[in-house]
Amino acid sequence: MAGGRNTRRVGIADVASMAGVSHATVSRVMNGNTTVDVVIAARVRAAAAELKYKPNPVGRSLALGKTDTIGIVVPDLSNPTFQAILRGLSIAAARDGYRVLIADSSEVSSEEAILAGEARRRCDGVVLCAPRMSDAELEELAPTLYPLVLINRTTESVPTPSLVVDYGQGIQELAAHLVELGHRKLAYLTGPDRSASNVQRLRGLEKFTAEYPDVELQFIPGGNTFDAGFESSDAVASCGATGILVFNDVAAMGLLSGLSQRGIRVPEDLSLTGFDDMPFARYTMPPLTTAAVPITDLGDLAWRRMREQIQANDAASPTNYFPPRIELRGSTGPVKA
Amino acid sequence: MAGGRNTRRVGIADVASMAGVSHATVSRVMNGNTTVDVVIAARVRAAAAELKYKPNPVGRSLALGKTDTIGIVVPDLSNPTFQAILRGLSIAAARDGYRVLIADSSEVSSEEAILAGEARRRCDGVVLCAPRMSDAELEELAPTLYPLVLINRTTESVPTPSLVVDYGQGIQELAAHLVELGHRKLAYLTGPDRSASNVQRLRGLEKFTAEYPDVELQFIPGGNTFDAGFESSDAVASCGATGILVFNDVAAMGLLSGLSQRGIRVPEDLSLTGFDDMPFARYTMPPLTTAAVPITDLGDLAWRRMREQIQANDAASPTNYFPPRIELRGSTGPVKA
DNA sequence: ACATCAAGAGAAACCGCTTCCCCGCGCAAT
DNA sequence: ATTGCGCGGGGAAGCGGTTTCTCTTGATGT
Repeated sequence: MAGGRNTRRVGIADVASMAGVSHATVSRVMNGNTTVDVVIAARVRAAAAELKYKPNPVGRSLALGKTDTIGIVVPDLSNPTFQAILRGLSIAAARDGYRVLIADSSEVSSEEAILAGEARRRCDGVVLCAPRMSDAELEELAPTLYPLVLINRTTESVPTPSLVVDYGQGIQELAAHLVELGHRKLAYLTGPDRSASNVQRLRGLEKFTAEYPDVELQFIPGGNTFDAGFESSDAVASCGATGILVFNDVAAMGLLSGLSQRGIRVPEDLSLTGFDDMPFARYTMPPLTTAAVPITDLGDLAWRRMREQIQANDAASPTNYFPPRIELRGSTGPVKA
Repeated sequence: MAGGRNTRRVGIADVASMAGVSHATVSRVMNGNTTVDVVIAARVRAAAAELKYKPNPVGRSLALGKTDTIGIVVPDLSNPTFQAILRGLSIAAARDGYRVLIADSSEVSSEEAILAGEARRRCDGVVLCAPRMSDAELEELAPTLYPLVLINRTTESVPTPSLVVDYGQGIQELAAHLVELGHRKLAYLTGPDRSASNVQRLRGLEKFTAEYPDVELQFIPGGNTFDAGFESSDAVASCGATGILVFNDVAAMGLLSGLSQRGIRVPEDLSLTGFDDMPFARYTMPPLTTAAVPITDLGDLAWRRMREQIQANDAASPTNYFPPRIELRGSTGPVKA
């Protein structure tokens, strides 16, 4: 009653009968098929406009075998990294008339495969962020997901486009920056043990120590939260290092706060680097030297790789490594004389 | 070739022929219809398992007239508020087996109606965040979207469940808090002119001045960005007010930074409040007194309202007002003697 | 032993759209 | 005038399921 809620949606048949043509012709007109007489086409369009007819996407999808939708599986939507990827992906896909269906696995890795499969069945392709999934499971899953783009993962046996941020490279450059400033005693405030990106940073630091054998590097257990950084400030203050590489910006901000409470000045007494270049990294006091990961671009490129596969049916694009861009700011400075 | 990419997806017909039954029977089994002989059902299930058959959701959707998907239209995915709503919505919907399709209107209000309409056609319902859309357009659009939940908007003529954050109430409480601390000269650093939530704050402040006629309140043009807050610091410093209500946390952080550069101490010289309680509000120096909006809950409730409509076909749930919760922190203090 | 009935499974219609196939018609060529 | 051809549009067959309808079959009651 209120607003005509019960009036059945208008379908192609309604337009057809109003325009006095077959529904096949309506379909042709709606799809811009030029083999329709212009006067009839105009009549159909008029009828469609009058009835406010819009083709039912589900019917179209079934007939065409495509949904114009891609899925993205993320482990945690509250993580800014995935938010940015989602955003880049969504905007890029929208430009080409595609929509994005989201699936949040809530960090439950056993859900990831199921969600990805479900998403794939509803969508024309899947972007998969599954940091916790085992390599074996990923290898097995990948072929069934075919139009697939991986984020921060790669597959051995199956050629799948993959976008990985080179965390190792980033942390190496940050460490090298500290060395340039004269620091010879460094410390790395680690991230979560099980985090793949923490492992990559550790590998990068291995390379770093190989390159700079005279630089001392110690490891201090940390975390990926503000509080973890804050609580590490004692350990950091007493470790003797003058240059601190922190797992990420959030923890670095916590550490910054803890150090300032202890009267330790940054960068006069201690130099500090973060990682991620989150929006507020430039607004801390002092502003955080960090490694910027162009994650929105990453979402954008994820779509481009997806589109290549959907359009060309060609999966042969290689892994893209994203080198972070070092942002030099106020939290690092020359070592104290 | 690699991985059997060209093998057509297995359909209900494949299972049917493998199990030696009609596809109708397969459908019955897949949907748990009990009118199927147990031994046949077992045979069908075995065949389905062996072929790894999963019903095609598009076919199901067409037949059932439902997609088990809801859409959400947001003006800007990079806004933490909408990210939180999206997250709450997505998780709540997932618990009931529903997925979420996102549509980012990129702040283009003319897109909002189109995106909402498109989303509605693909989904069983739409959650609409359209702060910029005109009331008239919203009233016209709402009935066509029927299972619809509005965020921070209401409709007059159409009864539509609506979740609105009571920004006016929040800013009133913050202002009252400043008055309690002895402040008699307040200033409101405004948000974007066209923003509906800014207007609501202004209305709240009107009520406030009516209640506290002896308190002076002036308005300073601001914005919703860090830089806008930063650049307002001169105007704020010279305005004579001792208590500053800032449009939101981001701008407040910018202002905080600008004031500190000018040697103005918070809260000793000036008290400052934000709005939103974003994750870092508690970590600024000093920590920001602000109004917390339970936005993830809001996403959760949005789903509940949506489910009510989908299940019961009942739209009669009223508008829910969310009163913000005031977080007293270090950025506000007694007025200087 | 025959009629009645319920259970179970297949045939077919349907959801809304796209597209292939084919036919009728008008025009040009012979 | 007849044939050939191309164009435009209608009919119908899918796409992959669900569900109604109908028919078969075996069991039950008398």
